[in-house]
Amino acid sequence: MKLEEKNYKIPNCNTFELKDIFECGQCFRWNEQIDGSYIGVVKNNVIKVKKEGQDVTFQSVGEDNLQELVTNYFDFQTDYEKIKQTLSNIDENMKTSISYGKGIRILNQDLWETIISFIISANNNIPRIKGIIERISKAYGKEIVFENKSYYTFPTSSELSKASIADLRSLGLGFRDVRVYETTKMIQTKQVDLEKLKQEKDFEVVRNTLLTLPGVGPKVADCILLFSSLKRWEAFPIDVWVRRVMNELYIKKPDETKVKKEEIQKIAHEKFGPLAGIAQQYLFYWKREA
DNA sequence: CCACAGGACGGCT
DNA sequence: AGCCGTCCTGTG
Repeated sequence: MKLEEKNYKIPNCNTFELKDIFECGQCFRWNEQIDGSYIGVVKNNVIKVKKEGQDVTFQSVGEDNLQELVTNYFDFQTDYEKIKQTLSNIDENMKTSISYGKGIRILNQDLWETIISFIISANNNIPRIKGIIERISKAYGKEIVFENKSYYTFPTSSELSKASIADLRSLGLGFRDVRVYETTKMIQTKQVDLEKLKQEKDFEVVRNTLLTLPGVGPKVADCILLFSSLKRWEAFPIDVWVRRVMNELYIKKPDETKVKKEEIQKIAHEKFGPLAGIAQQYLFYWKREA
């Protein structure tokens, strides 16, 4: 099947910087091109994003209507100027971090893909995580050709369930092979039903359900809540970097003090309320890049 | 050779 | 309930 190429353009796009969006640690399938644009795979589409002046252009091949896809995935229904305004008023740290990552947007990524991606992220670094996800997609996803190059969709749970533990190990997952294997089974058999989970309103119920999946601990669960279409901005993932930032800026104690996660969570919610997760992203990106 | 990288898990106190 | 060693792999 030959897929038609599509185009879409958004003019005067102020809160949208490619680097801020794609390098802030929320996604793994976007790669910078020589011309500064980024190419990524979203659902069954390959998308190329470019920013020229204040205009953002999208090109794609794939199943979906590009405008609808982009609007949802890049969260254009959300007013980030307003969010930045609200957070900037909290304190100087937020003001500084926001001016640093002014083009960040929290993506609405596919829930299933986000679960597997962040299980793989455990005790791992970004280049290797990206490589593993790339190899999984190539082995079990579907090919899409874009500008004479092959790209691969992230496999569905049904597609990935064809992989044995040994298959996963050979793709470089290391000790995460069993975790991905078992979580895939649980989701594919609807022991954990992701469609039902999306309907669930109660934050703790959703979080506790995610925590039943092998390989999903507190940090991974919060990443899934924040970076997937679950879209829970109150989730506040705490990794070593966020711990460092919070210790330095708000707790004002040396890092080796080992303040409890629950304590950090509490402080975050007192400070940032329901926007804690977004605040975390600005702080994290600022301190990690700087 | 060892430390470390954006954690989770199981066994031990 | 909390602490701590271990888990695969690549890089410095």
